[in-house]
Amino acid sequence: MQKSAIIIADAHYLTRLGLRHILAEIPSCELVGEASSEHQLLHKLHTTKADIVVLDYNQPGKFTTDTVEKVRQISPQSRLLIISGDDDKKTIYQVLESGVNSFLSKHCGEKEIVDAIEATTRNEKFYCTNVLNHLLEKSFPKETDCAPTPLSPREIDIVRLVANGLIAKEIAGKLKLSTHTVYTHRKNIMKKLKLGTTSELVRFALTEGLV
Amino acid sequence: MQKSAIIIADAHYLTRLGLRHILAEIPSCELVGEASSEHQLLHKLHTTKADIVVLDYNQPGKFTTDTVEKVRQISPQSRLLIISGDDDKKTIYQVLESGVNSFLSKHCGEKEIVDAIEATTRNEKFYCTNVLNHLLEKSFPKETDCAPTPLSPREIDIVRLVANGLIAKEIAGKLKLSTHTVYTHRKNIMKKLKLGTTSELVRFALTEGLV
DNA sequence: AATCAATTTTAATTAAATCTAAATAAACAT
DNA sequence: ATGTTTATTTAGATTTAATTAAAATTGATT
Repeated sequence: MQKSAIIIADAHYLTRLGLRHILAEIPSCELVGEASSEHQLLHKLHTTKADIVVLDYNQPGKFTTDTVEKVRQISPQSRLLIISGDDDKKTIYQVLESGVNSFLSKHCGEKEIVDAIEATTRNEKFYCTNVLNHLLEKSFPKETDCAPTPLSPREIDIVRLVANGLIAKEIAGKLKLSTHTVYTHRKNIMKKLKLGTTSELVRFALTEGLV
Repeated sequence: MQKSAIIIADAHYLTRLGLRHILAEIPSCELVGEASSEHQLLHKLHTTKADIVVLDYNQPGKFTTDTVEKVRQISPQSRLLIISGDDDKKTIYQVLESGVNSFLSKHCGEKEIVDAIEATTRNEKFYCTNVLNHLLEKSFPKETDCAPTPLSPREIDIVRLVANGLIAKEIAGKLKLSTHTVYTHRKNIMKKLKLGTTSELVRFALTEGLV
């Protein structure tokens, strides 16, 4: 079995040292280079084939947010495993959107790091717990459980149809009601939700996941 | 060190057998029970303390989408590792939103399964590659770069304001235009985008990221 | 039996949207 | 340089949608 060639790109010597020892314990991996700056890394990639680049993210002056893109251009076959010192939302979303294979924060323990490297060698994705928590928060923002919607079932029907682009007359036709009924429902809905316009109603429906 | 007590809840005997053998290889884990239906599982949870429940998801007649909630009520300290046979978007989003610890699909290989179990014992989260791909798609939808919008700058102004809940008269005031001008823009926008109602316009603005 | 919330309707009114038509200015091509 | 297109702006007459206020009906709850 072919070993995976790995390049470590991290601005901190201590971090590189730590990674070096972890990699030494993984039989399927072989460290083929180290770099402490973007310039060094890009140069190394021109001379050495890498299956995985373990990349420090956004060390000012060393690695920037563009490094990911540059690596991809020079060495499209290399998978990227990001280890980020920052674990704020903004950084995490940036990294995730850049489409890297795996993503750890520097707070991860050895087990997660090893798992991440091994998953990446198998061309799988691996995100550490911390990253997953942020990702979930973005995908499934906490609902304000206390009062989901004060709307009645019928009113929810109306909201749905309005948000789907139907006007009152069409809704009346579909639901076999008078258009007046529809308008009354709308009025009550607007009052309950303290909304002023149809647009706000549509936005409510969309953000509330009613459509 | 205390071993993690694990209950396997899966409708398929073969799956349980497979899991049993994987668990036997993990020193930090101890299988303390099996269940092939929700009823059996809930009963088992009343008599046996479980650190982790490995749960098959949505086997009709055996486990339902409510099972997660019921497990949580009976045994709040148990972590949940879902292994789902379905890996369609809808199922995945449902499961993720239910806030489980870890999530595999039945297509995962042994390594991912072992990693997931070990991560879960450490109270970390683990989602398999397949699940991550869907999650990313939801969080960072691909932009349709090809034809961003055929709208003129002024028209985009109008769309924005409409989507923000302003009616034509207010927009006219804000932009120091005649309301007629606003209506004309709206009409042209509707024509360009082939939309029929205000609601559809708002949805366009929201999905296009104009607001 | 009384009350409340949800659902439904009417009639009269008001506000918003549409249609038709057209003027102006800037950008573009022949 | 002139004609053409596109974006922007406006007006008047018309149509349509939305709002308001008042009330009847149903079903559930107390």
